[in-house]
Amino acid sequence: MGGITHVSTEYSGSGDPRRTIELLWGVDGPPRRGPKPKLSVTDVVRAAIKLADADGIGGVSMRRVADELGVSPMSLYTYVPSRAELIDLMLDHAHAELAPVEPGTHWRVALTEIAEDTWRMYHRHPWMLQVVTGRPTLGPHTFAKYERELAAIDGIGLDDLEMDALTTLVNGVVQGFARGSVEAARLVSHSGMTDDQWWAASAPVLAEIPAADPANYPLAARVGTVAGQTHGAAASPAHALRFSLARILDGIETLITDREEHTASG
Amino acid sequence: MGGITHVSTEYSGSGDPRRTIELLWGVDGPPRRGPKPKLSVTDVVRAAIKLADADGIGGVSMRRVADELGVSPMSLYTYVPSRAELIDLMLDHAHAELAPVEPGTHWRVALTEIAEDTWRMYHRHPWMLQVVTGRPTLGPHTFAKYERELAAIDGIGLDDLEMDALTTLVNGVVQGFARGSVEAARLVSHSGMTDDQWWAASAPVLAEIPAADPANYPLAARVGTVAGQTHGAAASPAHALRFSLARILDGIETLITDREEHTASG
DNA sequence: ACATATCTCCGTACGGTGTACAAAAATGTG
DNA sequence: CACATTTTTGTACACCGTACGGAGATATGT
Repeated sequence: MGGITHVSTEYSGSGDPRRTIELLWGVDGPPRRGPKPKLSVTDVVRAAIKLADADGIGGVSMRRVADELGVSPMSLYTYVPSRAELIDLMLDHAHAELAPVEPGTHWRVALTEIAEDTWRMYHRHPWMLQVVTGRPTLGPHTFAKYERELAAIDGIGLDDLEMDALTTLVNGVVQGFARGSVEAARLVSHSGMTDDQWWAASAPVLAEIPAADPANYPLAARVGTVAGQTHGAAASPAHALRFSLARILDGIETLITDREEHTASG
Repeated sequence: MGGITHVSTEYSGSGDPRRTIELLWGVDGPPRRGPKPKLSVTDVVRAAIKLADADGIGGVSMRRVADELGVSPMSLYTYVPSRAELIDLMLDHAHAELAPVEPGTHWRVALTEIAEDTWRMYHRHPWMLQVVTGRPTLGPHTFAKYERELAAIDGIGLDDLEMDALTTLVNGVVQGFARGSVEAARLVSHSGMTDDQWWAASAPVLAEIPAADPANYPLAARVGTVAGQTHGAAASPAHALRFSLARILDGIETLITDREEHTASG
């Protein structure tokens, strides 16, 4: 409800492509003059991730990261051009945690494994869901992730564009459900109200409002009640993801087999 | 790259369920004493949406909304408990724009229409994609949207839980692709760099980095190039959405028909 | 050895945010 | 007309990202 229910996003400034890419790939132009840096870029990124894991992306302020490292806020800017670039680095860094897939795994299994691995990553680092990347991060681990996803579905009968679309779709779906799951957990800990309690508090209020009569929303009332009860169970979003993924993979299978039949007969 | 590439999210405070629901449904307990309000809640919501349409959710600060209305910032707090609740109200208000579906429409067509209508809504109000709602907004138009989605797939052979899962899936996918589409547009206008230009600036830098050798990411290099060229085309995310939606609906169809065969034979 | 160029680090400052608090002004009721 | 109630507002606080400029450390050129 209201405030605690949502999270809003804010824009961030721009940055130099060259510098960001170099940071992502760890290219340190060897500086000769000047004092030796107390820290490394990785130190900064790790401290930021630690804060983000604990308090969300909003907990990552330059001042707090600096505090964490025992350094003044402004000195961070020698390692990182701005907070925005820092977040890019955090993202790529976190993607390093994703595990490779056993080669030769059937594509359905492989894609499901990847989805669940990603799902777990988002639960370890919920702040990743609070960041919307416009253009892809051109970092090594983000590349590796993409490569793995494509490898999982290579040669199953999709063209390049469809392969890209499928990875986008799966990633989007995982992200969507993970957001739901993570957000639910956050709300519980943040508001001290479980879903049940929240609903118990809201339902009577709603019942007092004539326009909100269930008769006006018959399906929503019926399905929402059933779904609401299930959502209370902790395992629900994971189950919903599995269901959704299974449908998607079925749909892909249909596409592939239809196409095979078509080319066989034509 | 870096900064301009992404958008981060921030948490917001909590709120009283009762008050928020009353605001959503327009229940104004008639106040007797005191000066007459200069504004209505709707005035505030409309002004906020106007700002958000123009400058994103970050453009909606209490000070700016107040300016827009010719009122002092703090006076807004008599209409709305906090910025967080205001955003809830904005969301529900915007959902009022969604059109109903002709009754009797085949479920595939209906769901596709809904998806595209929602897609257009997100393009009119990109800020809606910058807000992550944890628990559902209990407002009239959000209810209506849910009801319409369920009506579209009522009686096609899914149980209540599956119906809920399907609407969640479709909404998630539309949201995901819309985010991509909208974000791409924002980046272009915000950075003055088209995707082509951005890639043209980034590719050479990447080429200088040994570890980023395409040989290390063969599929990513091949598919990414093809996909990148297509993404340049403005219509691409819409096409990707149609592709994805078609796969999902195929998957649902598989589920339904398998089930029919099963019950017919068992 | 020494001057110098270059780098890291940091203190200060600016303009922005949401909103708590309390006073002031306006309106209806007794 | 007094009083209760409500709206409106000004001020203030703690926080944010980061521009700017100075101070100190270090390796290079001579």
